[in-house]
Amino acid sequence: MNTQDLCLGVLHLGDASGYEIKQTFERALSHFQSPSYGSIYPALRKLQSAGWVTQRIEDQDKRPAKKIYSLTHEGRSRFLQVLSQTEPQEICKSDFVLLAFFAHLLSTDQLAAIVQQHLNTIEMDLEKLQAIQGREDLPPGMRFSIDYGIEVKQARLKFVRKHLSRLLQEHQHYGDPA
Amino acid sequence: MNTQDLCLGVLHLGDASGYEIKQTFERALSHFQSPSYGSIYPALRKLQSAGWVTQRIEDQDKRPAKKIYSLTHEGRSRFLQVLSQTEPQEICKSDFVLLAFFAHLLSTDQLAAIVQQHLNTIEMDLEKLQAIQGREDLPPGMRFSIDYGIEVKQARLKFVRKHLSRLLQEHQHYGDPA
DNA sequence: AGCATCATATATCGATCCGATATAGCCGGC
DNA sequence: GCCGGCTATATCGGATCGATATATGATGCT
Repeated sequence: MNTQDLCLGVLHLGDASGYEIKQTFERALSHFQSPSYGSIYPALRKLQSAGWVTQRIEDQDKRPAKKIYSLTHEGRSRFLQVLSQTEPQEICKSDFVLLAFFAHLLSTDQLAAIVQQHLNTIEMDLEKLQAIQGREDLPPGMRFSIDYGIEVKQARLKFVRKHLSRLLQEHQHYGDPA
Repeated sequence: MNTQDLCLGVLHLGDASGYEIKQTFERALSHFQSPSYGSIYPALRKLQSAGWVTQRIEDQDKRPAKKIYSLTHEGRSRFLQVLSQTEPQEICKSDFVLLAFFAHLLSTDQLAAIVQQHLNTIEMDLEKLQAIQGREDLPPGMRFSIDYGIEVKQARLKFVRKHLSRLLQEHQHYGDPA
C-alpha cells in the first residue's frame, strides 16, 4: 500500500498532523510499515487536493504550529475501498541475512559482531512491541498484528541464539577470508 | 545495501548476465533481497563504467545474445569493503499485518480469505527455500541464511494457524464493518 | 554559564528503486 | 493455430528514502 493510503489509515484512528502520523508508525506500526517524512508530507498535500482530508491549523505556545488533518466522508470510504482490494503481500529486505549469506568473505570476529548487533536490535524492537501489547481495549485484529510481530521476532531471536555457536565454529574451520 | 553492490555480490558467486542475476535473487535470495530489472540493468552499466565489472557478449542459437558480466579485481575488493561496512539492518513491509491491523473495517469473510491467501503464499515460499536447503556444498553462512528464512516463515505459519479460529471468532463478535 | 543534543514541527530535493511496458523469437499445450 | 510462458534486453514515470534545512525550547553535561 502506498503512503497516501497509509496516511488515510492512520487518520482513520483519529485526527493527526504529519509529525504525529510519523510517530504513530514509529511507535506502533514500524514492524510492518514505516514511511518517511519525504513521502508523508507530499502525500498529505495530495490527499487534501483530492478532497479525502481537510486541514486545520492549531497554534501552539512556544512550538511550531501544527497542521492537523481530518478524514472526510470521501476519504473514509476511499480507505475502505482500498483496504478491501489490498493483497496480503509481505516484502523483507534484510542486510543481516545478506551478511550471513556472504559470511565466508568476513572474519569470524566480524561475523560475531554482526550477529550480536542483530540480536540487540531485535531485542529493542521486541521491547517496543511488548510495551503496547499490554493495552486492553484493542480490536482483535490490532492485537493479532502486534502479537504476530512479537512472535516472529521471538522466532528470529530463538533461531539465532540456538545456532550462533555452531555457526561461528563452522565458519572458523571453513577457511579465513580471502 | 543498494542494487549496484548487490550485483557485485551475485557476480562474486560467478559470471552472470542481468537476467541471470535476477534469477539468482528470485530462486535463492528472494526472502531477503529482490531488486527489479529497472535497477539491475542501470546498476550493471554503472558498475562497468566504474571499472568494477567487465562485459562480454555471448551469442546464442535462437535466443537473444547474453551480456555476461565478470568481476574485476577492483570490483572484488570493492565488494569486500562494502560488505565489511554494512549494518545488519532488517526492514519489513507487510500488507498482511496492515490488513490485520485494520481488520475491524473488513467483514469476517474478507478477513478469512486474506489469512488463507497469506498462508498459501508462505507455504509456496517455504517450498522454494526447502528445495535449495538440500544442497550439501554450501558455506556455513549460506546454510544459516537459508535455514533462518525457513525458520522465520515456519514461525509465521505456526502462529497464524494457531490463532486463526480465535481471531475470526472474536472478529465476528467485535461488530460488523461500518 | 555555556554548549551540545534531543524533541517538536514543518518541508524540500537528489538519488534510488519499483512496476509497468516494450521488443522479439522460440517452445509447448490446448 | 494461437495463446501464454520463457529467455533476454532495456527504458521511463512515479513513488520512496535519506539527508538536509529551519526554528525554538527543554534537557543535560561539564
